[in-house]
Amino acid sequence: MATNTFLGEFEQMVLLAILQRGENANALEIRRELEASANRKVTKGAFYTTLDRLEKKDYLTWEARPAEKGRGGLPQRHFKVTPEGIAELQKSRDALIRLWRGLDRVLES
Amino acid sequence: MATNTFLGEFEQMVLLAILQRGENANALEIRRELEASANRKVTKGAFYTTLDRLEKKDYLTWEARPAEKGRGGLPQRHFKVTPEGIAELQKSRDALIRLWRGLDRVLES
DNA sequence: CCTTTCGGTCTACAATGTATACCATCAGAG
DNA sequence: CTCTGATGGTATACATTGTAGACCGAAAGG
Repeated sequence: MATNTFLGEFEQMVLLAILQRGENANALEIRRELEASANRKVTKGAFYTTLDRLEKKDYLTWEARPAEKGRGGLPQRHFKVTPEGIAELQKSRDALIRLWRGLDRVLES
Repeated sequence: MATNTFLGEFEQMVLLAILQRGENANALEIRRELEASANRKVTKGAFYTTLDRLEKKDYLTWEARPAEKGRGGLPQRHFKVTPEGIAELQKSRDALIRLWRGLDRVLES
């Protein structure tokens, strides 16, 4: 795989949303986080496709959790970002922080 | 064309690099900024293609400047981010800042 | 001349982003 | 029991972005 691969912007947001939800990172919560923080409508297709691709690149993993909730008896997927995923997030973040430097006047408000 | 369009991650970096270079935002300088800040190799094809697309979306404009430099007598393109471009950058930045919130321990190192 | 550098264009293809149509399971209404 | 509405997913297809590489002309420098 290309050593020089970068996270797409949506991929990045999905990973961050998973981190934000931590122990509660199931599909529903992650979507809510995205819609709230990124102010962005997320369809199921877009969402699960991206999740699958991130898994294939080893940036996330998941495990099935028996639904403790009275609601549906269905197990839920609980997502986690891998160390590789974290490393990618750091790379993107570092680059952006450097590029934003000094532009506060322009980019704020 | 989606009404809900977002800046790609490379597009975003190109716009930021233009802002960083300000009055010196010609092709060479912008590429240097990208390679330095994003630590990323940028081929001409990738670079100009992205520039063209950003122009088509009205996120940047440019004007030809007679080369005042003794170097080549060639005019240079001087790039500028439009207000629309700035607005997009702000949107992305706001979303990321919200998504990074509280994750410093994880994302710093 | 010849070579290198700057500054670009064109073409093609890979990777990401996104919507829509389906599907199965379970809970509750009737 | 049957119908219906979540919940949670999958499959498919297509649009948008990301990226490389070949090719081009002008001019500087040896």
